[in-house]
Amino acid sequence: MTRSSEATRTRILAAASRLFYAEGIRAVSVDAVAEKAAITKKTLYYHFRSKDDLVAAYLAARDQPNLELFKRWFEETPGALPDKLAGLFRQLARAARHPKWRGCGFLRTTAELANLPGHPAIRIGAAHKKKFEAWLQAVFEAEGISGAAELARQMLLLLDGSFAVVLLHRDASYMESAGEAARSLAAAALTRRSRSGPARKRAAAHRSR
Amino acid sequence: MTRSSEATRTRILAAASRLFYAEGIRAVSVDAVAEKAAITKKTLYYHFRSKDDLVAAYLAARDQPNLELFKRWFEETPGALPDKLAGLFRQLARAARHPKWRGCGFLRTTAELANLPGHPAIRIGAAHKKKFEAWLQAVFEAEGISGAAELARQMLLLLDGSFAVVLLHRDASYMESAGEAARSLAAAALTRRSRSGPARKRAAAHRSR
DNA sequence: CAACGTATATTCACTGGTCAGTATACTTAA
DNA sequence: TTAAGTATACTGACCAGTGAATATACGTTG
Repeated sequence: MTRSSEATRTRILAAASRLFYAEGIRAVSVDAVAEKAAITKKTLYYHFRSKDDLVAAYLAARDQPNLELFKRWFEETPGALPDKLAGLFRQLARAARHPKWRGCGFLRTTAELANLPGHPAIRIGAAHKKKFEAWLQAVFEAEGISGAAELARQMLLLLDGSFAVVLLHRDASYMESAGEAARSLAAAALTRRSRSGPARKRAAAHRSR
Repeated sequence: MTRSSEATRTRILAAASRLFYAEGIRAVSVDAVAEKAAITKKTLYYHFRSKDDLVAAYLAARDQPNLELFKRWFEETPGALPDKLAGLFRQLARAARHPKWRGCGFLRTTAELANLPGHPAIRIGAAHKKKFEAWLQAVFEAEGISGAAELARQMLLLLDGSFAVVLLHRDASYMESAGEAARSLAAAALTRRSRSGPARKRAAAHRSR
C-alpha cells in the first residue's frame, strides 16, 4: 500500500453512507460522494468498480452494526420476552425522533431500486433482514414457543412496518404501537406454550440486567 | 379545448402512473412519460407545471381507487371481523404474486423522496394512509372495540410492513403471516370487549355475503 | 547501498449522454 | 380572430464513467 489505501476506502464509504442514507441512492451523484470524501472521482473509481458497487458496499457496511444494535436494545431491556420486544421498539422510537433519522436504509434502497430485482444491494438488504428474522426465531425457540418461525415473521412485519409508517408520517409514536402489538403477539404465544407446548423453561425468571 | 385537452391529460397521467409505479420516480424521465403517452414533452408541460406536479397527480389519482379496493376486499370476505381482516391480507397476497406488482406506490414514493419532507407527493401519501387508518378505526368502533384507534394503527403497521417485506423478499407469503397477526390482534381486542367493554353488538352475526 | 522497476494510489480534464425545463412558432376549433 | 393546444428544437446543468499522466512506496538487483 502506498499511502493510505484502506483509510481512503473507509473515508469514501463513510461519505457514501451518510449521503445515500440522507438523500437516497439516485439523488446522490458519484461526484457528490467524491467531494464529501475529499478525493477525486477517479480515485473513487479506483476503489469501487461502479456506483452500484458502492451502493452495495454502503449496505454491506451497515449489516453487522445494525444487527448488533437491535440485539443490544433487546437484551438490555429488563423483563420477560414481551417486555424485551416492546423495549426494542421503544429504543427504535427514540432513535426515530432524531432529526437526521430517515427510516431503514435497507428498505429505502430496496424501494428505490425495485425496478432492478437482481441488484446486489437488494440481495444484501434481503440477507440482512433474514439474519434478523433468524435471530428472533432462535430467541423464540429458546423460550419454547412452538410457532417461533411464524412469530419471528410477524415481528419483522411490525418492525419494517414501523419504519415505513414513521417515515411517512414523521410520527415515532407508531413505533410504540408496533411495540405493543409485538408484546401482545408474544404474550399470546407464550400462553399457548405454557398450556400445551413443551414448556422447556419457566417464563418468569427471564431478565438480563 | 381544441382537440382533446382532457383526454390528453388523462393519457399523460396513465403513462406516468404505469412508469412511475414500475420504475420509480427518479428513474423515469419526463421524456419517457411523454413518449409513452405519444405526445411531446412540451404538451406535457402544458398540462402539468413540473415533474413534481406530475408525481403528485400520479399519487392523487391512485388515492380513491386504492382505498375502495381495500375496502371491497375487506367487505367481500365472509365471517367475523378477524376473518375479514385476514381476508384483506389474503387478497393482498394474491395481488402481490402478479409479476408486475412492485409494492405500494405511496410508500415507495415516500421512501424515494425522503430527503424532501415537504414534497406534495409525500403529503398525498400520508393523507392516503391516514384515510385508510380512519376507515379501519370506524369499523372497529362499530364493533364496539375499545382500543379502536390503537388497533387501527397496528393494522396499518402490519399492512405497510407486509408491503415492505414482500417487496424485499419477493415472497408474498409474508402477507398471509401479516393476516394471521391481524386476526390474532383483532380477536384479542374483541375478547376484551366482550369481557369488560360496552359490547354494543353481538360479534357472532357479522358476515357480509 | 543505491539505482531501478513495478504495483499501488491519486489527480486533472474530458466524453458521450441524459436531464428538467423553455423559446418560438404553428394549428385548429369556436 | 383569438386562445387553447401541440410541435420542433434548443439550453444549461448534471451524470456515470474514462484516458493519460503523475506520485509514492517497496522489493530487486547491480
